[in-house]
Amino acid sequence: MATTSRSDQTRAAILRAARERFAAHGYELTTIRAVAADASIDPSMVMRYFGSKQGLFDAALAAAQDAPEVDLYLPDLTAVPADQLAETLVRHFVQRWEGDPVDDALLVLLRSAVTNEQAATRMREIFVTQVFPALAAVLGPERAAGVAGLIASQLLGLALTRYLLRLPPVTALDRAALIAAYAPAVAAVLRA
Amino acid sequence: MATTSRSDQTRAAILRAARERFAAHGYELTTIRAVAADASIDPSMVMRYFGSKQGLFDAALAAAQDAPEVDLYLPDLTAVPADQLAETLVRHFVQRWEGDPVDDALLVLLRSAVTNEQAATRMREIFVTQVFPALAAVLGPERAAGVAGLIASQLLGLALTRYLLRLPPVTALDRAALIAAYAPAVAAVLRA
DNA sequence: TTTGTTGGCCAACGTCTGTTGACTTGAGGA
DNA sequence: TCCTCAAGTCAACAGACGTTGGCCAACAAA
Repeated sequence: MATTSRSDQTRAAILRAARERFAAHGYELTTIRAVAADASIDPSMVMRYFGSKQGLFDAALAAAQDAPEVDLYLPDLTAVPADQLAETLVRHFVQRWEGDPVDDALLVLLRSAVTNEQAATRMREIFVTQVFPALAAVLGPERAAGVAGLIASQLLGLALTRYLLRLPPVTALDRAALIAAYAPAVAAVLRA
Repeated sequence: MATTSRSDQTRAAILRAARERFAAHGYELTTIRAVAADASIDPSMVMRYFGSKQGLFDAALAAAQDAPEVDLYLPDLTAVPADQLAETLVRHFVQRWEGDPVDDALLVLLRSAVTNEQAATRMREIFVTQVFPALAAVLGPERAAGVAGLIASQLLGLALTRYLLRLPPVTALDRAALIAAYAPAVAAVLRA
């Protein structure tokens, strides 16, 4: 536990501003100048701390991932009864997006992955190293292989329409209704 | 049917180049200079023809929508038996993305809507004026109101993971397998 | 008190962006 | 044949971008 030196504080301020900007506008529309202004610092300091814009983006993503890795994107599913698997998945996913504090790592990543190939690559990595293994642990690797991608499609589709595009009929549902309505669809894929 | 004058030809060349660029890279990363180069024309001509970059984007979207409006985003569903509704929806959607010629209007729109608020607004308009009515015609307005948003989540999630993020397990499925695996999930939402 | 290091600011670079206006070309009607 | 007007080129603008390097102030070690 190092004492938070002065540089650590501004470093953290830059990171916080960067996460907000990247989450709200994506990689390309986020400028180092704007991040620096949010952090009340000179743009050149951002370069000193993070090397480049891409370095800042990487750091902003990594900063949200310093929690224990296990239940990062999916919780431990082996303890969940099979008939509650789908609902658990949807609930966990929605809580990640709407929890307190809201975890903006996925928002950062998704908003940028659509137009930035590096971010898309990182998203694929997360799928392979985290989402797929969690499902494989409970479904077995061969069933998970056929199913995990379609689960991801459904959950990311939810995120896309509810948090990025903000389609009115999707944002209108409260959390409980959303989970109740969407879980059967996820369950249908799990049965395949 | 006016004779295709010289200006119509270059106008069409610009539009074609613009659609490809917008579809591949989204609004912000597409530059007028690059579009002009693809069309072998001076950048200033793009401005003469379309007024501004936003005007070019609007025209690129509208150009893909001059087909008869009825089955633009969804076909006529009233003739489809209830038990084939889900599969029809998924098949139609996948064919729109992978047909010959591939219809890049949705790709243009989706890639940009994630970071560009004007594109997102247009996407919401399309949902309200085209996707929702098609479902309401067969489900009735009150059931469609609760269901259409979740259908959109599922189908757009498919497009997101298969065509934009290119998640390997989703791109690996061939068209028939994809439709067969995903239709039950859509059916589950329709039953709600 | 001097010295070295750290955190920070300022000014500028080269490049790219959307956009504008003036100039040139070429074909078709009078 | 000349004239006109549309189609197209060229050069430049003002601003924003990522990035760089030099300079300054404060503070701790010597």
